[in-house]
Amino acid sequence: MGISERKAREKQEMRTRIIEAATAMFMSEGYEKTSIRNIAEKIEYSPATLYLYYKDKDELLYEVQKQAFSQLEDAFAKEATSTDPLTRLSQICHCYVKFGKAHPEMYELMFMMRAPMNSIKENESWDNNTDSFVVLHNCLTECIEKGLIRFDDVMLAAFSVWSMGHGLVSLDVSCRFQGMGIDNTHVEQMIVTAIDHYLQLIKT
Amino acid sequence: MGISERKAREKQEMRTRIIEAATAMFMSEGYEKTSIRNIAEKIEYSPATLYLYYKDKDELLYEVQKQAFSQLEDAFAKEATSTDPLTRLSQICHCYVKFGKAHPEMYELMFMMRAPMNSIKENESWDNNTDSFVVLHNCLTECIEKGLIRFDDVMLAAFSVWSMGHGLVSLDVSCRFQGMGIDNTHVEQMIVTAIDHYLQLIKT
DNA sequence: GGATTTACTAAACAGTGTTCATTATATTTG
DNA sequence: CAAATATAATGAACACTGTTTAGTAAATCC
Repeated sequence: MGISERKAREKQEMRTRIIEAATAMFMSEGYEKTSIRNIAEKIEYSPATLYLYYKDKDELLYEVQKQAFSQLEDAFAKEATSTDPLTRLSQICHCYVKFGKAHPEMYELMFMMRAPMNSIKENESWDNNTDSFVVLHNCLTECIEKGLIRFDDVMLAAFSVWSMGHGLVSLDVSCRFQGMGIDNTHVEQMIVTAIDHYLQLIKT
Repeated sequence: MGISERKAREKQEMRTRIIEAATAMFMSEGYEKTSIRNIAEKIEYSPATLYLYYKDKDELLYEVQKQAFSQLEDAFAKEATSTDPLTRLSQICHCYVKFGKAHPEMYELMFMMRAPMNSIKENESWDNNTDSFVVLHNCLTECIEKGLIRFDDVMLAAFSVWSMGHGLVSLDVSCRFQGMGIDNTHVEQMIVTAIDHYLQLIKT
């Protein structure tokens, strides 16, 4: 029965068409300007149609978030390639910062906003971030195995490194470094310096 | 002319009545449920009246944020009292984490949400956080002067410590630690452990 | 070809932030 | 004190928002 397969394919095409439009609007116009009606208008469908493919806006945001994480993974795969775990750790961190700087709206959706997390069903856990977290986790496992960093527990190390990176990026994204006595154009450099300093600190 | 003074006082009373209602609703009902209409209803005034005292919602949020920072300062003043700068640094960090855990909605408004930052006028900078940041800055200045931590630059140290603390708290507030392979009830303990571990790392 | 399932949408609902003409109150002036 | 004026507050509207539902058009099945 090829007809039901085509239907399923068309349904999937519609789903990707929606999230691609949503993602594009998110990155160009920003979160504020992105409403269900705007997305519907962009793909030339009625707003009500979107609800045949996603149960509410949170679920849609969740799917956009998923795609954003897939982009972060790609960035890791491209830029964090060193076989030396310490070098790779540095690559991961700088890649993470670069990603946040390049796509602040996406970063907000991935790590800061509460909205997309609402669509997580009961007894189900958030797994959009797992793959990219595994990249960090594996790297730190290797670092610890070889005794390169001052951590015993891999999980503690992963959470610490991630928190430091996220803290720097998110405070920048939410403009909380402004008016803190540092020149605004030098913030980016300061973030890189802070990351490098931290990586020096955790070295054995 | 006592009559204009009374007018000014009444105006100020109304302003504080508004932000107190807003703050209370923020902490009890959460951000989602807090609208201009809800706040107006709470203080038994018309929604339009709020606009005679605050030009828009962002400005109102900004004022609520200011009060939240004043509460954080109070917490610092009460809990970070040690004369030993390293001990005081630890007190500051743990106090910060405790504050975020106790008032996640407020934390979101203070450090994560973009909204209140929109009301900052051009050529004016954000100063709601300066006082509490100074507490950290002063502490770290003393630490560096006495050669207690592995930092040369006070600003770099302040941004690093703040970012680590904020990273841990904000990832928790935005539920990003969920589904990361750690028991949800142990997240709080993990955060404390990560802070303590970091403080050990930066010690000379 | 007629019945039925599927895909889509127009219209409405309840809510939001915000503005403005109008009303009620308080103050100042003649 | 009464009239004129300045101040304070609001009702109603505007342009949005996410979401639901009844109804329509098209594709599929028998």
